[in-house]
Amino acid sequence: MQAYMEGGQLGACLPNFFVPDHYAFPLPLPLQLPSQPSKLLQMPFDHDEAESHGVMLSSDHCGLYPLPALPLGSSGAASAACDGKPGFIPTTIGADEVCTSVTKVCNDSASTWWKGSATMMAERGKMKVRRKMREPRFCFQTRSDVDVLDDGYKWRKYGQKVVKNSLHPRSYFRCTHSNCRVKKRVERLSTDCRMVMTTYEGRHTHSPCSDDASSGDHTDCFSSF
DNA sequence: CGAATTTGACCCGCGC
DNA sequence: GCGCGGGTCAAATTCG
Repeated sequence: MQAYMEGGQLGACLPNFFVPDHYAFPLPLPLQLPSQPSKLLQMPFDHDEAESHGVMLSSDHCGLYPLPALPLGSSGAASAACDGKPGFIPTTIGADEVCTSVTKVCNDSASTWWKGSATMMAERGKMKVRRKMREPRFCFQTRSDVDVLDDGYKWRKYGQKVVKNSLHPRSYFRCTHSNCRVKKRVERLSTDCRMVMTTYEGRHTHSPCSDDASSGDHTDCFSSF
């Protein structure tokens, strides 16, 4: 059920990285970790699967761990995933927290979210209109000294909020590219301030080259995300 | 001076 | 129905 990656970019960097078969490839989104330049995070991201699955990766000194795909809105599956893969849980985070996070990712896909800002501006002061959330999203955690990982895209921070049961504020970012509504949330784990949880939502409609020419080597991978 | 960030307020969903 | 919590807006502020 799991494929062990060997060779290639990821295999070379993360020899202990296991990926479920259906996440296998393409692996479109490598993330460069500023604090760990020798490591690359690959984002398993199948477009069909993404519509109904949350993906969670964890990276610490022990390696990078992807969470098996979970059925939409299935908290039970999330729990099962945690129960079934005790090894997945990093020592720096509690099992309950991980399961909660994954479940939320899945459930959010079935909830709603705000329309674009233009529409919202027009609707503001009256009744706001929402549409079904269908943006694919996934989250991963990594050990990093910096909150914002350099993934090749340019982000603008649009909010920050202290969330309950967390010692650290959660930051909200939006891709600065026009017509690209990808968002990401970044927060440090209260259980380990060195661990950063990053959640991406949506797909980029452009390549990172348009924002940052220095990451052009990953154009094809990024544009497929 | 324009772009980016900060931050308080607002809105909605959800649980009780 | 009410309160809480998460997500977003937008004015104010800071930065380059």
